[in-house]
Amino acid sequence: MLHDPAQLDLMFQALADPARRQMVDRLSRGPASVSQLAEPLAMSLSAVVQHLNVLEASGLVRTEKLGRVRTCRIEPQALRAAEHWINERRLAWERRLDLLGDFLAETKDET
Amino acid sequence: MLHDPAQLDLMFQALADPARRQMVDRLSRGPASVSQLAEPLAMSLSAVVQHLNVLEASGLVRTEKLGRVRTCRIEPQALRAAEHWINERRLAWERRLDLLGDFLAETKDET
DNA sequence: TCAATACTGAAGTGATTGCTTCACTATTGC
DNA sequence: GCAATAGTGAAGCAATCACTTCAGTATTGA
Repeated sequence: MLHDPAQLDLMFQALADPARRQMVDRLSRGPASVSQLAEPLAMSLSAVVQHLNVLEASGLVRTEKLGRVRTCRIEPQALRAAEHWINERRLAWERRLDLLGDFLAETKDET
Repeated sequence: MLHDPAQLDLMFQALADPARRQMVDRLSRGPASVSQLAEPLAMSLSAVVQHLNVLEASGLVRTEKLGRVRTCRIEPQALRAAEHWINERRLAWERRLDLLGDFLAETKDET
């Protein structure tokens, strides 16, 4: 479920917007209500709610409504999935470079 | 330079598209020409070149033209920067949870 | 009970994206 | 030299995006 390519798509798309990354950044320091999330952003509350819905659909953020206040928090598992995708590709490349290095060193020895 | 928020923006935006992620995935297994990159993708060569330009502008991919062939390769440093941004936020959240856990454990002892 | 608070939802708008096609240039193998 | 190869660039187009405003609904504190 976490490595579902469609979910990964939603996550990277969610992270692509600077306002949404700022919201994730804020939430990494602790839960927040929609208004608290909106406070540092120069846009309407409606716009913030729309961003929040994108984040929630991506799985990066979970929200819970108590009374009239919606409290938002980060879902670290989802962050980990995005992190993992990048990490795998970077490691694949670096392993390739290491193997190539070894190969070049060996063939150098043989000449 | 690598933690320049504008560059980070370009990187996450570049990773938001599935075709571009597929290209990064292909390049993680080794360098490729534009045509090789295009081969598994169901779109025109022109479209692939446009995606490639986005990837290059973001710093995730570096290209080099020799004769009529443009060879593309991954820039692991840029991947690391995106990875790092996510990792920092996730760790901040997890540290917070740990501290909260400690606090709750302590106050429980005191009652 | 009534006003303030905290959102929610729909409609509209202008900008950006992800393609397409077509015409073009530069390089290379024969 | 000339055809095939490899890529480039511009124009156009439909869909999606990131907002806006405005009108609405619960919830809550005094």
